[in-house]
Amino acid sequence: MAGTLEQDIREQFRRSGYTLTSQRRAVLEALEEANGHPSAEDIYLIVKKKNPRVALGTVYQALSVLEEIGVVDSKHWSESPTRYDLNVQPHLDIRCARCGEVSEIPSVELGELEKRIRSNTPYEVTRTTIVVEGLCPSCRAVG
Amino acid sequence: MAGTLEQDIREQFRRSGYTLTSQRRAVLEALEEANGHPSAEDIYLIVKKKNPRVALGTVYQALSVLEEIGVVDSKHWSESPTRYDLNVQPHLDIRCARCGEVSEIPSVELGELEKRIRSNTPYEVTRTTIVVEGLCPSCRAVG
DNA sequence: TCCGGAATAGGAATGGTTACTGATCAGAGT
DNA sequence: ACTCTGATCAGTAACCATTCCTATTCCGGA
Repeated sequence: MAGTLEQDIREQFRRSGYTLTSQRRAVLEALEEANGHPSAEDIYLIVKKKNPRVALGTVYQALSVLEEIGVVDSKHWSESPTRYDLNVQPHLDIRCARCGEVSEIPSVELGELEKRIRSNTPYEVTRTTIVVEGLCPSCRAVG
Repeated sequence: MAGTLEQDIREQFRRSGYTLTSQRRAVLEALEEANGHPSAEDIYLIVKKKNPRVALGTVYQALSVLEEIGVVDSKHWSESPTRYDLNVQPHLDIRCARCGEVSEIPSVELGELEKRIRSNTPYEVTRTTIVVEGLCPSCRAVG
């Protein structure tokens, strides 16, 4: 199972010219292990458990390479660090303004929007990110 | 003209319990003067021209109050400071990844999207921000 | 095996934003 | 107008996510 993923990713690395080092592999594994939407720091802490010598900077660099070759996606909410995600398909994520938990919003079609944006601006659109904030059910219950 | 605006804003302040101080008024005037999407620093520099004693922290605090009472809106693109806007209606802004210029994208209907989001998440949605990046016409010509 | 460029560890630096503190201000009530 | 009290402010230090820097290590190809 992970083998299939590995094949694809190896291929992406080969095509891009970047090398698939042990640190970069470890970052990918950490992204799988931290099911959810970890920050660079979260990933760093997970990677550190197996390799205590990794540097936080290396995690950032690895993430930026992984994002560049299209293997991971990132989203940034203000007031909290950037979150990373193995799901690179366009999709919506919502972050709880109280506890910080991020989760996915399913079933919202976005293709239309991107198209409408492109036809209403003279800019060459390179990226559209939708950042949703709210209160998760349990925080809503509290208060 | 500015008078009418003033009335509305005075009203918003009265209702909220915050006081309309000279610094907060100056921040509003700076937002008008900096036609576009200034950062806190941009606003600070404009305000400073008339009142050299203002502190940057005061500008941040004023902006957060103005945003809270619904008089200004803010958007955050990663890799650049938060931009502020007197246009508080939901709308799209695009930022040039090369020169940083921000401009508005007109004629894209968003009401539908917000509705679809609300009906697909158990969260109580408080904010939906769409952040678009691209290359502006002149930067596109250069590169 | 050896070489050269890419990647890494470790730590310092950066930049936007917030926090802190004593001084100042606004405006409700006299 | 005067006073009082809490809100606001100036100035500055602190914070934190992220990037930058440099010497060392690693990796893949000749």
